[in-house]
Amino acid sequence: MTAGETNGADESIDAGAPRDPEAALARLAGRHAVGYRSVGVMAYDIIREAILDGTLPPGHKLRQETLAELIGVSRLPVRSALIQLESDGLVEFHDRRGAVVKSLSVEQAREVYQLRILLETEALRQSMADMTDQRLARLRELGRTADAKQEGGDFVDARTAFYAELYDAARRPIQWELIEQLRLKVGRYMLGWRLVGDDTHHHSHDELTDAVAAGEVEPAVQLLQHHLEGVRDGVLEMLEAETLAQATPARRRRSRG
Amino acid sequence: MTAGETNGADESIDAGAPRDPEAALARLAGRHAVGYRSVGVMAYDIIREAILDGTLPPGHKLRQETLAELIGVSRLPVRSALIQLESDGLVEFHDRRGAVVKSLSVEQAREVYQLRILLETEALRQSMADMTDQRLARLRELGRTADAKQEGGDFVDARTAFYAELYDAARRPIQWELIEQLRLKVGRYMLGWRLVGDDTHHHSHDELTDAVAAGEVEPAVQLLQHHLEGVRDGVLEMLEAETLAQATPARRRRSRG
DNA sequence: AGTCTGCATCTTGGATCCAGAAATCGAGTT
DNA sequence: AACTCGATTTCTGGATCCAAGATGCAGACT
Repeated sequence: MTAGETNGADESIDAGAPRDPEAALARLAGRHAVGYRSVGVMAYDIIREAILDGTLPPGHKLRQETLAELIGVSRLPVRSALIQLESDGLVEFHDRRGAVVKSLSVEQAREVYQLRILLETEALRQSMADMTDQRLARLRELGRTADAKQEGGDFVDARTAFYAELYDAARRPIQWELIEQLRLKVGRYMLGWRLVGDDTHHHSHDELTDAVAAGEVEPAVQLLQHHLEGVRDGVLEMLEAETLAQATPARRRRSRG
Repeated sequence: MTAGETNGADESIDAGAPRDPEAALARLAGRHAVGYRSVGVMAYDIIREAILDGTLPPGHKLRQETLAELIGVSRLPVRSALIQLESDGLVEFHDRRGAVVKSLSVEQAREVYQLRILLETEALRQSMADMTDQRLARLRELGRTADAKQEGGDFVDARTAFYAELYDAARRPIQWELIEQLRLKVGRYMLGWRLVGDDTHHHSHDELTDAVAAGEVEPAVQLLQHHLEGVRDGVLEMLEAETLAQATPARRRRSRG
């Protein structure tokens, strides 16, 4: 139990990241410190959350030993976690050169939203065919929560819960799994989405719930589709800006200069 | 080479396996012996192929050490492979009790085909919008190959190549990835599919190519959908029979007559 | 005689250690 | 002074070793 401060945290690593990933990740690791059956899944959760909330930005090199030290485990569970994350499409292994946080191209993002629209509108149609008052009530509650949280770390979680209920995830586990995969790929880029989005979407969940409650399938589907397209446009905009920023040669720190 | 057959707890407990998984897997391992950059991906490929071709039937317990010995590596790459296969949905980890080959329930199979129809008909529509003569020619060739091979190990591979070309996988990598995931889940159950299927499907690929060549979108989509539904019915039938067969074997508890 | 509990054994999960490869840094040469 | 080649260093990937938990059997108790 070597919980606590890591002595090697102040080593001079070339800080190409905007913030300090090390400290933020150590904080994350602290939050996840206890209550896990195996440290492998703990490492998975920590790294995954770090990627999703932007602590580990796309392109960031994931050194196994650093991660292991920060989390407080050996390199082995970190490797397991990275393998899982590779299957999730969040990290990318370069043959013998380690893993990096996968970036999303504009084309990929566009394809993701195209697929999300296809899968989620279908899920909504199917779900509305079996709507119950109970689920509707839960949906109303979750939608209100999702609308309320327009930022913050659990912002994505609230929306996930809403859509899980909306699509009746329990009854279509595989479909929901696919949707989750897709949401995972773009979730990171929705963190600052509010900055470029306008107020149009602020009550979208509640509106959607209204349409669902009214049993109007096609209007609800249209609402959902337009919502997704709006988010897509915001994400694409941000992604293009980010791509341009990445293409711009960053300040190159020479150790001598 | 202590195979560990001393105790009564050896692999003969579940005698439900049709052939001897050990020998077949060893053969597979031999075929994959050389030409891999890392033994981890080799282990992954071997185990994956063994699951897909039925060598390791659903429900089979995957003991890490046995697999490691058969493949000829340590347990570590086997673990990596199993983790990846878990993400692929082919194996299932039971907390501290190891991994087993995941079985597919009838409901899951039904859902898979529902999703495949959704995703693949959409892929076909999109693909036909950008059809070229070159791809059409390749498609014709691949379809003929797929129709020719109605059995054997590369039976699935031939079909995969055909559909990859049909759906223009290169232009929609994520969509194709999802389709591949779904095909993976049911691929195992199509091995003996010809036994229950009739001759209706024998030229389906060529027919489909005809419709695609003619540029008739909706007829082609209908053809594809009906084909998938036909395969689905066959798989469901087989799955139900298998489920019954699995429920039947008398788990002989010590009950005195 | 049946059942419950405790012990032995087996198997997974994790940590430490070792080898191979790649990147980097430096020195030598042109 | 710049380019190239080589050696060092670092990092990944793999193997062996160790601990923890679960399973199964056997013995004792009711």
